[in-house]
Amino acid sequence: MARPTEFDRAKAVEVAMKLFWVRGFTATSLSDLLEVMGIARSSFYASFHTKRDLFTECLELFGDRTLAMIHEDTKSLHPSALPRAFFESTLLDVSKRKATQGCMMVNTVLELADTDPELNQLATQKLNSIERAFATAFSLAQQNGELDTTRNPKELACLVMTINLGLRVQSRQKKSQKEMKSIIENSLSILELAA
Amino acid sequence: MARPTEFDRAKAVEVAMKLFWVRGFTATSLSDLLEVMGIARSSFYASFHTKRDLFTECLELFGDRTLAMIHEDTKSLHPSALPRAFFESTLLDVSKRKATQGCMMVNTVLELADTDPELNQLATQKLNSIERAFATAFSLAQQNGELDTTRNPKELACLVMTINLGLRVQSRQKKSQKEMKSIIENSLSILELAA
DNA sequence: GCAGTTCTGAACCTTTTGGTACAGAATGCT
DNA sequence: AGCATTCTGTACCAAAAGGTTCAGAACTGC
Repeated sequence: MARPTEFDRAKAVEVAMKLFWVRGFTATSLSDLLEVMGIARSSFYASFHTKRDLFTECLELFGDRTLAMIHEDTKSLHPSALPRAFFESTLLDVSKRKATQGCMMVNTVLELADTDPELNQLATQKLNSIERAFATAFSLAQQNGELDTTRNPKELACLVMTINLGLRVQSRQKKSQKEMKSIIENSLSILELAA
Repeated sequence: MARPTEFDRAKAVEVAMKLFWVRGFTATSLSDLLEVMGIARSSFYASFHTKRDLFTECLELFGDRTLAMIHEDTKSLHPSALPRAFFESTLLDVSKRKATQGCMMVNTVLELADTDPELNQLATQKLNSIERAFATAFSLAQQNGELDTTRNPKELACLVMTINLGLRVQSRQKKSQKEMKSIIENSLSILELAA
């Protein structure tokens, strides 16, 4: 029909996500985005409409990808090993750069809590689905007798999430990998999920 | 000698802090500040130099005030009751507005982690002094036999801080006071400091 | 009341922001 | 090859950002 788009849309969203992830929404200017995405201003506008729309897309991508990771782990791991797997794969078994970027949803909640309720809510929803994924896994495990039933699944998932959020904040401070490892170990120990 | 400053400097810093606290650094414009502080542009410049300098001052104030609160509690409370007192007094026994603003240090770390390392470090330092205050209290209590010694004071304080950071993130989401209360209760329970 | 000092308000400046308009180049289909 | 279509780069825009300047008002001490 007509001339096709020259740039790879998926790749462009990918690099945009990385930039939003590390710098946040406001501190990432349109010019910054255009540079890393390697596209012109008008192409950006045609494909992504506004900076905020692109951010939303990136946030969805990040959230869905994280959730998919957990669902994947659910298939192969014992539910009690899920938190450990999640913490280690996102905070330890990654480049130093990635390890200090925190979680894009958490970053968003903290940056935009009172200035953009809509984006805050989107980030919160994504975090809630992650919490639900943990709860579901714990619940099934308790039904199969694979997990002790002293604490109910929802509460347990909520605790895991509280600690997870704490870890994401710490990852954006200058904590070394060694410190992070120790914090994770202690956290799993009080959750009685250290196994 | 000469004409005195018309506005109350302390009061001005106070309202500025409240605004920075809820909106963050970037989202708070100079005009916003001037309006709530009730002063003119040039007076601002004369008294506070730059927006960033004022932010630093507010952050110091917030941090010192939080630390003072904990030191105060240390005098009258059993060390094992410190975390509960801190969580409740800052997250439950306050107006809804204050309860959903999180902690200014945490907000700062998340907003400016990679765009202003200096402010990130300042916020981190303040958080570290709070963690140290907990550690010191726990350590003394263990020496007096008032706290069981299965976990060392520093690790315990670090766990309290991890959960604290998690709670501050949750407070910036739309969690109700009821939810927060439940999360706090469960957190204290796994810390074995529920007493 | 006068002198010296210091604060205040308004006007102004530069830079950067996100977003738009449009001419022309590049493509696919007939 | 020619045509309709759609992408791209340049130039442009208004608004808002943080910061600066300076004339004049207001106060203190004598």
